[in-house]
Amino acid sequence: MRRPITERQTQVYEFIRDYMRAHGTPPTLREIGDGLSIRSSNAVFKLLKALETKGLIVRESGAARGIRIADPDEDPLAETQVPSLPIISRVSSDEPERLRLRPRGALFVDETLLSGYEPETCLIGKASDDGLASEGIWRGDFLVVAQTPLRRLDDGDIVAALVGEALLARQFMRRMDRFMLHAAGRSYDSIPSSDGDPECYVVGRVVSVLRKM
Amino acid sequence: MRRPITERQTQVYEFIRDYMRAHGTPPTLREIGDGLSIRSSNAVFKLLKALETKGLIVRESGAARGIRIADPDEDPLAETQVPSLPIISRVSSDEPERLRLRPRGALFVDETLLSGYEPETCLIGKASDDGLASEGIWRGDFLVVAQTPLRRLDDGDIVAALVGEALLARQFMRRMDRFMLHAAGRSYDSIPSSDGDPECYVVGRVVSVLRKM
DNA sequence: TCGACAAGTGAAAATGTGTTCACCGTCTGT
DNA sequence: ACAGACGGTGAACACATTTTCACTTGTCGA
Repeated sequence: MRRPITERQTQVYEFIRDYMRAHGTPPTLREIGDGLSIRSSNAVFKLLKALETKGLIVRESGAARGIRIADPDEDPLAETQVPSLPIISRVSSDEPERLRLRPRGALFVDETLLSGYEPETCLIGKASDDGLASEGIWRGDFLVVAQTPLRRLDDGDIVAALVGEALLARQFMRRMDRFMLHAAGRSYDSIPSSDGDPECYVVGRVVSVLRKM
Repeated sequence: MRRPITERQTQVYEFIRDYMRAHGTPPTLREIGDGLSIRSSNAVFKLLKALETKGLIVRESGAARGIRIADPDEDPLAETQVPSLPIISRVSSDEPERLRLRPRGALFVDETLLSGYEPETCLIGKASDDGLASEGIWRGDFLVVAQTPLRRLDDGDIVAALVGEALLARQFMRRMDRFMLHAAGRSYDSIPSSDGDPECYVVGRVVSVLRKM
């Protein structure tokens, strides 16, 4: 039913897309007019209305620079497809709820390295010791951790746990209604703990290890 | 000289960052006020001025929504070009020019992990053996390699080399006009070689290691 | 040839938004 | 006791921006 998009409308659409790419923010009507040699903001207004009717853009009525590109693939301002995981900063084991608060930074991590875990449930911490050095996890390595409730962990899983303010990679072992966190060498003691322990909070499974040489 | 950032200013800064992430566009002064329960746009104005003085944000004077986050790493609206590096497929050491041809796939790798090397010069290979297992590089690990000409390598550098059709991580050691590639354990022999050797092509420095658990 | 539509001009109206002014209260260090 | 930084209120102002109105031009198909 709807008429096809016109040449002029295409120009406006592409101008908006390019402007967003260049400036990181949508243009105003007048900026569009300047860019396309249109003196009247009304002409721009009508062109935008046409683009909106045809579903190419979305507008937030009244707001300054309230133009969005409808197609997420074309939108330069859309969130990148590569998940950005928060790097947790020093968090104490007795306040695990602060894990995602005030991250120290973030890393883009290819979805391949998440082994199917939802990016929203994953975060990154830096290993605080060499407890699993013989398993290839070194102090300072970035650990990509999929947050996992205790009951969903299996014996032998490599997990990351907050012990005090340290983040440790350990092997998880159930022991009645408690559990143990084993290190690999003899230099580190195994850590006995249980659910709710303020001294030890198991964040989840380690799904990947990233190391800068 | 400059005073440290205050708690309130931090709240404003984080509100702006989060707003940009959520809306894809910077907030107006009044939107910030609404979000932080500040009735007067002037209070917001002064907070922004403080943040600008302290270099945390940049403002385009007069423009609607003219707030930018100064640190590109924190700016949700910045062009987040996450480099996509090719994963090389089986390539023989006598045809190194085919390295970037027909990659087996690609991984998005955060620039942080490239340690300053240009993404264009980096590629990814899978380690074919455990020659540097005691150095924390395991068979099957993804090696992020910065292509480096032989003459720019230093003794002790961890490098990736094509030996036959295998990609090996080894320690580089110069030896007159030749060089040696050392493994770490006793299970693997050191590999003597020289420039132009069809049996052995040194791709470059290993700058990061990525491991799926 | 008429009507529907795209595109435009120019101006005016209505909001949105940044900026400034005067003034207040609470801290903190001197 | 006081100055200075910080955070705020409320109002006013100026300019930016969106929206509406009236009117024009050209194209195209019925």
